Amino acid sequence: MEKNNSTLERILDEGRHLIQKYGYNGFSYADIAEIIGIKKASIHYYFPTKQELVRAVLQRYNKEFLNNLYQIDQQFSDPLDKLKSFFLLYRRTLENDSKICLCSMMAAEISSFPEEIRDDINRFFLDNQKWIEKVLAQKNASDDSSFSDSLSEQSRLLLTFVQGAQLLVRASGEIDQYDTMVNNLLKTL
Amino acid sequence: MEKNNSTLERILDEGRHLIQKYGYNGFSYADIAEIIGIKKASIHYYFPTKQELVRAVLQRYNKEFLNNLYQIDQQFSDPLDKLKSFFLLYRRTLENDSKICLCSMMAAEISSFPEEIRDDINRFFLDNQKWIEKVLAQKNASDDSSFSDSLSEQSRLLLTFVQGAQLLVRASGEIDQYDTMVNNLLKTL
DNA sequence: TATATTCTACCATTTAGTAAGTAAGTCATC
DNA sequence: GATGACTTACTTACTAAATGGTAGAATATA
Repeated sequence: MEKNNSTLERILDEGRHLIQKYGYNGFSYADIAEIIGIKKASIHYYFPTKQELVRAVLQRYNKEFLNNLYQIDQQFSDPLDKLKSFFLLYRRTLENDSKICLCSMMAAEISSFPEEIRDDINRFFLDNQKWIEKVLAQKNASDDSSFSDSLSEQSRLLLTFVQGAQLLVRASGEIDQYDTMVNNLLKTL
Repeated sequence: MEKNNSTLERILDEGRHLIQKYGYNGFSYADIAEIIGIKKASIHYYFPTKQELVRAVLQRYNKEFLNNLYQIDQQFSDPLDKLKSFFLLYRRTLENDSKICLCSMMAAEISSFPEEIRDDINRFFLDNQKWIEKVLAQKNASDDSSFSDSLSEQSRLLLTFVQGAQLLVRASGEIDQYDTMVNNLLKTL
């Protein structure tokens, strides 16, 4: 998945991992430098300030995530399969050293960021919701079940669920809970 | 609600607010000192280390929250009213300077804490879930609707929802979303 | 007087960030 | 094909401020 080619890409990768694990206020340039074996100043060469770094990390993440959703669309035609893959996407983050979605973490820390970064975070959630909504529309079309809630509201509920599930699983440390909750949620659809 | 009596209580109150807004890694002793108009060293007099402080804040919060749930039980008899008050409890946190639940924030930052603090965080969620489960049991008893999901699983879904909703509302900055989502959720019960 | 509380003054370390230098590569020109 | 100008990618060495934390003096309060 991650090639860790250039120094720049390694900085972005490790920066992302550290934020997902410890948060924006919980990591330093020194942490990244030590992990990838370069000097602090080399990171400043690519990203003069910490906020510039985190913004690059964020935009890269959003792009990659959208690409993942696109891949799911390509791979599956059944809406339910798409939703399952969506939840699996979030599960993989939890599996991997018990991290959480970058934007979940940054949403919690949002008071530490300027408006441009806040906008990027919010856009991530909007894009997620829009994608879910599209899948639900596809599902409703091929289905006989119709919902009273608008698709927009229903997709927001699903997104809300997956965001909250991450926090609970992180608190308990038991990833099996995630599977159980996802299964219970899918039953209600 | 908060009397801000003694110095110790003011330290705990402001510590809590700062964590809810910026996270454990996002505030310092100097911040608290400046806000309540004392010197850093005075905080160390009460709480020698930052982790001791945050642990005291956490345990106080958990106790207060349980007390809030107890108050709800006293005030309402209808299970649905109880649930609405539960969601209102979380809403009040969002209203107040757009903070989130202390344990939501600390769950995100959980990798920064030793096991004893992690346990306290997890216990908060378990207590929440248990309370919801009790309310759902009461609701099912007085109701004709029966659910296929176990009450345990269903209560976890509700808790998951309210945790995720906080993150989304924080990202968008629009608290009305919270009300809409809660209403949509209550419709499904 | 004794005890609890708060302060001044410090410490070592870490923080984000800067300045200046260096080694290696690119590239046009003679 | 060698020379010099410029660029890229990094390092060493530093700074000022902030961090959590401590020792001991000063001040209340009982």
